[in-house]
Amino acid sequence: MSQTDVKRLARVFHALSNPNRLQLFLNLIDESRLDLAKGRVHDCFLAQLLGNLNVGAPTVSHHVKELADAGLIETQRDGKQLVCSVKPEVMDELRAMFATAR
Amino acid sequence: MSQTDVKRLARVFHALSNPNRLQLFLNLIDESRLDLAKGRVHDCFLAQLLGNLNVGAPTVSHHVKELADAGLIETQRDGKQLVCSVKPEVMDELRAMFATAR
DNA sequence: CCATCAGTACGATAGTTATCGAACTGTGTC
DNA sequence: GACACAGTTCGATAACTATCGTACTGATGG
Repeated sequence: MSQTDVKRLARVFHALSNPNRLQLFLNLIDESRLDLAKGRVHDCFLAQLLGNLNVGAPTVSHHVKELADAGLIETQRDGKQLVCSVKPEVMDELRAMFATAR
Repeated sequence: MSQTDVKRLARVFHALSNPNRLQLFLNLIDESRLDLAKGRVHDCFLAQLLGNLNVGAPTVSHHVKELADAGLIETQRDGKQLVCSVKPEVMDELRAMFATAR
């Protein structure tokens, strides 16, 4: 694995290394699954992802950007709201990494 | 997933969030695979794991402890050397997490 | 016993980050 | 236009961390 890849992967893990940010991401995954079960594309805006997290709006905004920068999620505006979705490519990569490891 | 689990998982990801530490871990995984192929238990001491990493011994020692604290690896002394091995349980957990995610 | 070798403990430092409050931007509604 | 709403930007601060040099410990070989 190239050094650049290692650095990129480290950024991904870094994005998941904060409890609140990880919870945010897990919430998004859950929403994603839920929506898939319903057979439609998910649209979860921030207030939804926040859930029972005890942090303010600026912090959430910061965390979302961090996840996006790491390439874990994608965001796009829909009117007033921000729509978040998991990026499948990175998930595949992570799955591969842990699949091959004993 | 319980809040405690989220915090523990975050610690795991934190342990992988530093490029040098991640490289160290990847080296260990590779060694592990190599040794499995040879049909014997692996014994990779620190100097081996270090590889082409450009950090001093104290830093490596610190990183190894960090990985161990996170529950990713196990260490044990063998004479002068420190033997490191990947902990399968955490790997399973991580695999599960990314397997279910779309 | 002495030297050497693998790793550790300690203290310092420079850099990073999580979180906040306050002020701001853009979008929809009346 | 005026207001509310969802999210952002900014600046500050307290906490954390990666890395280093130096000094130490414990095991091995002569």
